[in-house]
Amino acid sequence: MAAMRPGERTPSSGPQSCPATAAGLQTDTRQPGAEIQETLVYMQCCGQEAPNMTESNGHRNIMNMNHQVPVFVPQGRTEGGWTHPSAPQQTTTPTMPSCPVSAPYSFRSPGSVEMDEIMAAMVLTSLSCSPVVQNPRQSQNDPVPGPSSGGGDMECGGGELSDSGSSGYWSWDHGNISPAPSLSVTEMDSSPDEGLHMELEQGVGLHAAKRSKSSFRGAYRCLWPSCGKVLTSSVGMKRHVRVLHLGSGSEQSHREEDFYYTKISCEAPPAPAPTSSPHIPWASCGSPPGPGPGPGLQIPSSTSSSPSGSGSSRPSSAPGSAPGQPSPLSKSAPSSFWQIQTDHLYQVTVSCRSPSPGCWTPPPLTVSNQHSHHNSQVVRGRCRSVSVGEQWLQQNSATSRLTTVTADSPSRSHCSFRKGRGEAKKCRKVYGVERKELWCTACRWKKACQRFPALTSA
DNA sequence: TATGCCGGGTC
DNA sequence: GACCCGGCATA
Repeated sequence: MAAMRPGERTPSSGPQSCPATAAGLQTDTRQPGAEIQETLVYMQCCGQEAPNMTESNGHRNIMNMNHQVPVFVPQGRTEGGWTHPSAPQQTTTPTMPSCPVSAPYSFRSPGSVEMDEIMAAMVLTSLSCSPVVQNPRQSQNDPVPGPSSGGGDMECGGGELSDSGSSGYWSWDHGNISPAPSLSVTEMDSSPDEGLHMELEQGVGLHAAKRSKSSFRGAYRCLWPSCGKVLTSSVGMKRHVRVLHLGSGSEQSHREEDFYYTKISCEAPPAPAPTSSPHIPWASCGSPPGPGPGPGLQIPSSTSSSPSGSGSSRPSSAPGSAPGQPSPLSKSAPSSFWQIQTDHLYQVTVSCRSPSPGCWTPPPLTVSNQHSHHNSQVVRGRCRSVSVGEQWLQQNSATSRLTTVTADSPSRSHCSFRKGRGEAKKCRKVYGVERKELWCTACRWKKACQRFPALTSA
């Protein structure tokens, strides 16, 4: 694959399908002499760009990249995702042009080809600053694979420069991930400066790319045995690992950092994670993006350090590596907090009302409503644009259901947790149509019944 | 077909 | 935000 040429890109077959690669290739009409270098470049571009472009589905790409195995990611999920069309755009970004930049080196004598390669690698590395690139390290478990071996330099060398990229621009991220804010504030400090470097190097184009990335949120989690620190900046994380765990030192350690932290990302709404995790609905989150996932997902995270939950579930990566999983971020506690709140809320609601439906009165509801509403916003993330009232209503019913449902597909279905009829006593059923005035407001409005939340007997 | 409730509209 | 309802999914 290394030898792949511009024209060679096969549409469907993944390996080479890296759009970025294609783009980069276009520009190449260089002398044969520089072939080696070019090859290198192509690979690089492929690895780097692809992920960038696919921020949303990045997890997969990243993972793959890690092993340097070009993988074709089915574009099934397009949430925030990219579609072919987008690919072209990317190509236009300065990033690609950068490839050619390395060209000059290629003119060197054959004898210095190696040098060229290295330089090219470095250049690429610097260009690859995108956080996504970092991801590769996710497979900390098997560091051996591609990265270090093939062009070890690239991987790490860029480390310092590159990763920071993400750091500086996360503000919005935090916004989405409510729990995170405090997360890496400290770390953030360090990253920004480096982020600047990146910018300079990458140029506006990348900038744009980043923007597009905006849909991607992630964080870096220290995998060191008892650490588990989470930072939004890879640079910060590296530093953290290097200083606290590896002991600031040789280059060796410099490289190893990568293996001691993993990137955890919370997909924004799209929260794909089609692969391994059923959460990210929201992702998101999303998200909290972790939102959707609420209960189910959070459990693992809530215990934070106990990787058991997410970690175990994760295929290759380390504990909590779960890409796109909100939990990591939420580790800080919020997640659990939500969980509790939600449950609590639910319980309260139930306990207060179910006992005497007849006595129940709307007013109380309103009170709890507000609370629940609050929760709902946080937990559920954004499934759809919902009126406040709806949100909490959904929350009430949804939360309970969520526990069993465990967040399904991020797709639309994710938002609609309909429980089968008869799972709960709905006002209509209890009071009958004739006594509609006894119905809870939600029922009257044809909303999810709040008085008899679906307790899914199952 | 009845029911539950989502999604969206109106006030 | 409260209220209402069309329309879909499900039993």
